[in-house]
Amino acid sequence: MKEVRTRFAPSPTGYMHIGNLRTALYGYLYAKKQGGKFILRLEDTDSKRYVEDAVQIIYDTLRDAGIEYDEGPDVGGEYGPYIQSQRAEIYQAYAKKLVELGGAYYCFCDKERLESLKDENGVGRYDKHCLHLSKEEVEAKLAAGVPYVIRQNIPAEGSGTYEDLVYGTVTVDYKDIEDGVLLKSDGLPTYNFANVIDDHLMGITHVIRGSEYLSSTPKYNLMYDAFGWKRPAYIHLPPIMKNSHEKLSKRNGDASYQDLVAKGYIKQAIINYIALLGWSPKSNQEKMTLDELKENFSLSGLNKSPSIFDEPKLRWLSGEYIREMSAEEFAALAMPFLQKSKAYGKYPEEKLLKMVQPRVEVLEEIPSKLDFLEEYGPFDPALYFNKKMKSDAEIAKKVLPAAREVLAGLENFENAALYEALVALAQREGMKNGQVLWCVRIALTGRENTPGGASEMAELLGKERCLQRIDAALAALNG
RNA sequence: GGCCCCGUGGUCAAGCGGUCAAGACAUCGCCCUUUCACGGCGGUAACACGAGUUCGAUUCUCGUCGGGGUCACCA
Repeated sequence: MKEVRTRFAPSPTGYMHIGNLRTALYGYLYAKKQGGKFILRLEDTDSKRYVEDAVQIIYDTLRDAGIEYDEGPDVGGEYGPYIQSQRAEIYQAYAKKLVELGGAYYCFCDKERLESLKDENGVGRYDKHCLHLSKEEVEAKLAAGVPYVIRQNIPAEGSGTYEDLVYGTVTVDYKDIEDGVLLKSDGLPTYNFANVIDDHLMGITHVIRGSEYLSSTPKYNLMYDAFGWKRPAYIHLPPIMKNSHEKLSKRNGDASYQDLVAKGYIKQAIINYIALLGWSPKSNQEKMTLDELKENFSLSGLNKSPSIFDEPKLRWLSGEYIREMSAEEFAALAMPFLQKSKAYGKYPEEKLLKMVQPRVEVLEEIPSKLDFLEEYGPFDPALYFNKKMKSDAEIAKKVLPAAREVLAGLENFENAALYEALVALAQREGMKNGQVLWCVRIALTGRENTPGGASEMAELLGKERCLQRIDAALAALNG
């Protein structure tokens, strides 16, 4: 059997959208699963839409996400060039050949005539006017330098059918397809033409793309047939939606891959999550590395209905990845975010990191989880109240002075020692552990919730700050 | 509007004629616990609707409704 070759063919018009990335991912996964090749090709035939950094963003995103292409503009390959704007002569030659084969024809109609074909709603189809030009007339106009395009000659009757690997049999009547432009007057091909020529020339066996091409695929097949080429297998993918009726798009300000990374979602989690949008593994295991995805990917798991991008689930997955990281891995990723916290530089880094690792799902949450350390100030004494701990402000008044004494006399200011000392205090006073622990933690932080208990907070703050804060808390209570 | 496609809980998503209709996220409750988080356990929650076909339909067919896509010298 022939080697599987898939391709990702983005148009460099801006950022990498989640949907595009998923298309690339599936193409990559499928090729790798089959032991084949994955190719990157740039479809930049629309000079008007070209965006400067877009090409670099495509390279960077793919690389960053771990999606490696075997052939492409910046890595080479034997089917290059992989940038369509550099293949103009190729398309022109094939366009002429298609004209000879009867699959296309020259069209000299000007904009006005084309406009006149449309009704008041701007809807109207080309009427094959130039198809009926004689060979001599065409030669004459060509020789006279009349601007032209080459149009595909769609049969007036009949229909085209193909088997999509996810959608099944798709049929479209030829009468519903227009004689589209294949070669523009600027000499560059339209997508409709370039993708067919390139996919064939580059040996693409499986075309994986968005479902927006579902109903235009029959016209591509017409070209494959006219040239006598083997049609590729088609795998159309349902869109990723923002909600039930809007597609996810950068234009609407929806998150792109780089936006998500910037927020601190773990890359593997993003890839893992988007793999799950529209595809489901045979097993119930959802958390998978890229390698595991490669191993488990199969077309039969592809879904044909649109899926909505659900950030909460991405968050969860991201959190799963964070929790399983080593302290070193986490530190490397978390540092830029930690530096944005008010607590940065004022407390031991490792302690801060250790405290936060099991409590964040997205790295950008780090500052807000730690800032409170530097925001200590007057607080509502009602915080001392906790039903389950059987604690309140009155208890605090009794606990705090004693706790201060204990802390002040403590040599070893480490979590375990602190905990032991505080619990011993509770015993001595005939109180519940929680009464002491709760009051101390509140006095130390002024917060109902903190990323650690009383002893952990005390260790982090250090003896000096602990004593200061307890004094302040006591003063407020008695004042 | 024509044509193409889609329709299982709030979301993702198994299912492929006979199931008490999986699982995950979210949500709610309980447990664990020095608060929170983590972790453990459990609950609420779905086959869009209507006709067929069939002994039997979430699964097959048709229609309705709903949604998406496409009708460019954009991809």
